[in-house]
Amino acid sequence: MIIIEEILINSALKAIESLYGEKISPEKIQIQRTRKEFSGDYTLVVFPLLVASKKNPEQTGNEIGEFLKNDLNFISEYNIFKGFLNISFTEIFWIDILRGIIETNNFGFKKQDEKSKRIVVEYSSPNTNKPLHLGHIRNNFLGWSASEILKANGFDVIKVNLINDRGIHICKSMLAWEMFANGETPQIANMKGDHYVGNYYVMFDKEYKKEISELMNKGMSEKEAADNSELMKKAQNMLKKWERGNEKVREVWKMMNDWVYSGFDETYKSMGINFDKIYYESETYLKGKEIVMNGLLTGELKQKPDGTVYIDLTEYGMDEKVLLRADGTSVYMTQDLGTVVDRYNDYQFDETIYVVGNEQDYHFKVLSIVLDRLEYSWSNKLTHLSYGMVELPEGKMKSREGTVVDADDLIFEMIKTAKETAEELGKLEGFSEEEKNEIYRKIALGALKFFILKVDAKKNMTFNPKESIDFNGNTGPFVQYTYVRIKSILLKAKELGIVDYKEFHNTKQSEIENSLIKNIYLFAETIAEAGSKRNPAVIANYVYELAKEFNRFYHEMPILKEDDRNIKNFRISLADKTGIVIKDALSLLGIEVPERM
RNA sequence: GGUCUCGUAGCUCAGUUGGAUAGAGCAACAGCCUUCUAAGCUGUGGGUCGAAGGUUCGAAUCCUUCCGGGAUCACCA
Repeated sequence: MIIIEEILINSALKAIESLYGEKISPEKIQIQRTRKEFSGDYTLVVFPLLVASKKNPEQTGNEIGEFLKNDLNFISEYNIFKGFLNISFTEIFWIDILRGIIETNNFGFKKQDEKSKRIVVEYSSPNTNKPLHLGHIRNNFLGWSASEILKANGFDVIKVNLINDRGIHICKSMLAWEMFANGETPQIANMKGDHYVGNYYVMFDKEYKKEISELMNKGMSEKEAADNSELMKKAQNMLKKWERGNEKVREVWKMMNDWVYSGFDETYKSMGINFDKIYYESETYLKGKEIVMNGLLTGELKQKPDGTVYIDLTEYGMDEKVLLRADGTSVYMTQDLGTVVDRYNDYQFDETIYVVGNEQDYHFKVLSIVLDRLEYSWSNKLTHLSYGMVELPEGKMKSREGTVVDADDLIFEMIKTAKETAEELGKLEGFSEEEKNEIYRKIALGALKFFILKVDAKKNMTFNPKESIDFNGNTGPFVQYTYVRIKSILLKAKELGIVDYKEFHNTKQSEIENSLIKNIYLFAETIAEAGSKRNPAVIANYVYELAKEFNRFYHEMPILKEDDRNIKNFRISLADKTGIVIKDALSLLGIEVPERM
């Protein structure tokens, strides 16, 4: 596949040298796509070149334009407007571009090979004390999509999940269950395991608050009450037992975690998310302790009189960071150290990406520094794909106020809405219930994923669950619908016995057809850009633009009704390829396409 | 308070390494289905790009200050 910008830049460099006898750096040549209001395909900005030409923008543009036109046979004409040299390409050129794309398998995707760099992407990373919510949804969609985009850029990507399955928060759920459940199970309660366990976590919190306020009524301060809470003591005691390997505690722990996992599995499945490898904190935190103890021996880490192990980061403008508590138990950082070392030993990655919210920016900065100080040569291979929070119209989600949007509920609501909309439009008659449900699911998930992913990952975003999500306009279903339209045309073409539509020769296309080819051509650059920025929004915005452009074409141009056989073949091919790119682009977002909707 | 981050139409968001008259969708209004799926297309209205300076041929974009929101600075994860 030829790279248009590269050819133009090279030719422009030649032009400057031959016209003005100056060699300039390629960065001075600015090529961009011509904006819609002007005529042309690509535009050269001439301002930066005036230093070389020592002439006014008009003259310079004209001279360079003339040179380019003579140098490159695919330039049909050019015009200059206020220092912008707009260049148009011949119709044959665009036809050739399209043909090249049609003949390329997996256009836009780079192949993996032995030399591919390996990237381990960690995402999802739930705690096992409560079900997944809207925040996790953004994380999961981002992690999945970023992984797919990196694969498309030729990286060897491994998706991992780190489950935080131990700690005081799990003990709280366990304690509440032991106290109040009377041996009940999710099966008996007829509930998803993660929701079931989450209820006991909430129950603990309620009981704890009750106890605190009772103690405060007896005259204690809030802090005294917290220190004297029997419930909290019990939970802490349970954690200690867990760390010592107490069989009974471990048994309850394993049972409840298994309930949660089966719940998570269901949610992951409905989201269309999976992993190549799952790490459990309970299996890596000891490794972290070991690493910290070694650091103490080499003198990089220090110990306080009370036994606390910490690292002094004041030279980096940060504080001291504790890595082991005085009682020897580990903290979050300890655990992450263990996990990443394990992970490096498992995969020898060239990079590992943490898909984690931006509230942990500081944590990951520290993690890299600690690894560096402990002399891990790969400490600079960690990157943090930091994303913004999802807020509700009323503000932050707060579990205490019950404003958390549950992942399962949300997906269920989306599917319901998709079903209602489809029934209203009445387009799925003749399908079995099973087929219909599959279509509703694809549309619902498509709407949700597109809505979340089209927003720049690093920005905070607002999500309004009440207005649910639109299925019109800049949405997943709009793009899916465009795909379905194309499928419908191809099906009809087949019915009409048109099978050789890939055979077409040069034809005079309209502006809209050329524009569509240009958009398709941009897919390859878009994948590269999304990869280097690690940003699925780039793909989402691209595919929306492509779909919009196709709908304009679809509306303005007859396809199957075109009489001229050659033109008809060309248009069917154009539609076909657009459909393939839409499907591929959506797949990078984790969105499936229905064949009808 | 220190550090980081965001502020673009009524709402939700785009806007490339600084480039042309700042764009979409939703909502509002007006058109388009006996013709390839109207979850579509076309049009109208809607802006002091938070504010003020600066850098330059040129600033939503870079710098400074200020205003406003958020995050973080835990022996929580």
